[in-house]
Amino acid sequence: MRLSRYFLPVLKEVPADVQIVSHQLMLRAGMIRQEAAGIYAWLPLGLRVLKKIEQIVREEMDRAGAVELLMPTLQLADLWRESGRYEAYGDEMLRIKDRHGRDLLYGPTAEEVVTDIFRASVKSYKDLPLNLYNIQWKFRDERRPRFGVMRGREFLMKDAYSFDLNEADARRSYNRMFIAYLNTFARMGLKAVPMKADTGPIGGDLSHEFIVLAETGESQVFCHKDLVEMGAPGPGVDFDGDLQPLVDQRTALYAATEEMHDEAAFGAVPADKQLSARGIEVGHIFYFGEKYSKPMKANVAGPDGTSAPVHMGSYGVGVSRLLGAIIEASHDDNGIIWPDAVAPYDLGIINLKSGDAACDAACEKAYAAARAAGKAVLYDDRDERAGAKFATMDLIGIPRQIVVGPKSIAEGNVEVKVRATGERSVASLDDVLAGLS
RNA sequence: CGGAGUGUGGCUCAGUCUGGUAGAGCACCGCGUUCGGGACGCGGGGGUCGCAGGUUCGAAUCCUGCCACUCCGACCA
Repeated sequence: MRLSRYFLPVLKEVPADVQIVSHQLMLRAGMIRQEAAGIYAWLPLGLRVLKKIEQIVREEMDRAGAVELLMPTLQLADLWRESGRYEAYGDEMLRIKDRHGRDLLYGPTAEEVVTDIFRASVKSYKDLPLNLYNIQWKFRDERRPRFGVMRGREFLMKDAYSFDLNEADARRSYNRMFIAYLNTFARMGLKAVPMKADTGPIGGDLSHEFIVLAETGESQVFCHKDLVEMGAPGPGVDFDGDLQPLVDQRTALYAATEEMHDEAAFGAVPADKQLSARGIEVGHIFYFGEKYSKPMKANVAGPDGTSAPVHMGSYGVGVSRLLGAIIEASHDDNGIIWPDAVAPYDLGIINLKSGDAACDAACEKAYAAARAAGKAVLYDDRDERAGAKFATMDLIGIPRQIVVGPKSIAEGNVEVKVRATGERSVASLDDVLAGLS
């Protein structure tokens, strides 16, 4: 993409009361624009990152055996009356009437809809286990939206729902999501720690939140320090095999959110391993058994021929929130430092003197070569001052930048800059381009 | 939902207390000088001051109501 033809409304100033660094940087980098409290338009650069994060989530869900579908944003109130949640959910649910006066709602989650889909088609244990997920916009009318996309009212969520014949099988499904989440967050460069969590209005008795530690996090959390650096099992995991040992390894050490905190148990952790910190919740998984299948009559026949409510779990990832979490975890005074896997562009090309024949020619050559090598390239061909170009590339966090200026290109050289380290080196343009593929 | 604030060109803000025909910086347009880490000079365009009502000769400014947004707290798959 040529920057001269792109839409990248970077800002030099943001409102004084925007305190969270990720929110500031997303506004300054021209990624989002607020349209109403907790409601944002995703500008081109922000959308690119959102899509990359979404795709990583999708790939890891698929790898774990989940099946993607897409459920509507608008749901029928009648379904929620069946589960008993229509009245219980409160003012956080955005309620709407259609022209016929029928009650609709903008979905804050989709247990009811997915259960309705499931019960219409699945009647036998032979079709289990099943895990259906979608990545869809949700709306929760938060009393106090804040921190940009970290707590918006409208947000993009991946929500998965598992269906199993019994609790033992359901726990295996739960474990698959547990491991898939570790892998998902690790791919984005995040250290997410699974912690015992409260189940809240969704209900159930087994639940973990995945927490990214950050000073600006909204949750107070307590855990054993070793969990932070434990890492993820990686893509080689056999999701058809027994995942319990991997899960046990990560649940044996103490880790809990404030609601589930047990001071005595925490005190048993060696003092130098006790970590009390703030965290951002990026994922939340639940096993809740028959909570929805029973009232909604989602029954399946077992091997003995008798029908019983299916056992369910649900598994959420805050896709749009992840942008904020990643920026909180990875930035410096100059701007965002995107991990390679989620960077909006792989490579930046800075033409220090647009209009100079040698610079233009070298940049065009680099631009063509990089695209031919399959790289996503952002080429700053604007008639702008060098400082503005450097500042923009750093602000939006392009991982590697090729800098073409009249002095060095006269000798066939360019500067290569690494955003994360600030390291700069000089090399011949041809060598740099040869190294792209 | 309780408390506290803020709404003035595209952005960040001053002006409001003490009423008198709307400002700055940035951004934008033109010309010129510059140009290897967010340049400078000169000129220019752009705002019914959140909305409605009231007071007044006169309202961005005072009064009333409403709306929106923000911050602290409570709340929060």
